[in-house]
Amino acid sequence: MTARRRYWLMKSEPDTFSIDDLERVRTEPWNGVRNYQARNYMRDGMKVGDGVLFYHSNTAVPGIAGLASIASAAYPDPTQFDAKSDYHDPKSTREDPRWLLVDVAFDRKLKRVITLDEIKARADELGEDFALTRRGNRLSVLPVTAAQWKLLLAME
DNA sequence: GCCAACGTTGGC
DNA sequence: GCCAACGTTGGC
Repeated sequence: MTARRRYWLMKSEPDTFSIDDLERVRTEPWNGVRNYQARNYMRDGMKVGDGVLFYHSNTAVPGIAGLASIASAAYPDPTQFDAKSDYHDPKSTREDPRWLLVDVAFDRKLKRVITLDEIKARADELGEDFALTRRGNRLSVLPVTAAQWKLLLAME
């Protein structure tokens, strides 16, 4: 029995790493996630080939800018062991790493950015389980249902 | 740059 | 185990 392909939304600040950066490098280790819920999604939920909505956050027009896919299983985020990295975690050990990441591969840019405003306008249809539009949401990696994926991409 | 939301830390 | 202090996220 084959597991159905799952879908995710992953946020990135375009000033740091944008969809154009991903297009250039093709595949990127998604380092720096330091939230347990987001880590658990990467560790327990993601499979190679899963679909990713690439979301630009903390920018003038936040929204979904492109499509990507999961390109690896979860493995330890090397930046947690690097004392010089902003993502260094002195409490994590190589024997028992606290933080994991997955590789994310470029698929395509959207023809246009699907803005957060537009997404909010469809909040009723997306449903209460859509974490992006839930109040106070700060999760940088979150699950998307097949129905939500379809609805969002139909807005392109 | 402001600030609300909220996860994490650490004293007790 | 509680909870105040603190730090970070991310929209605006």
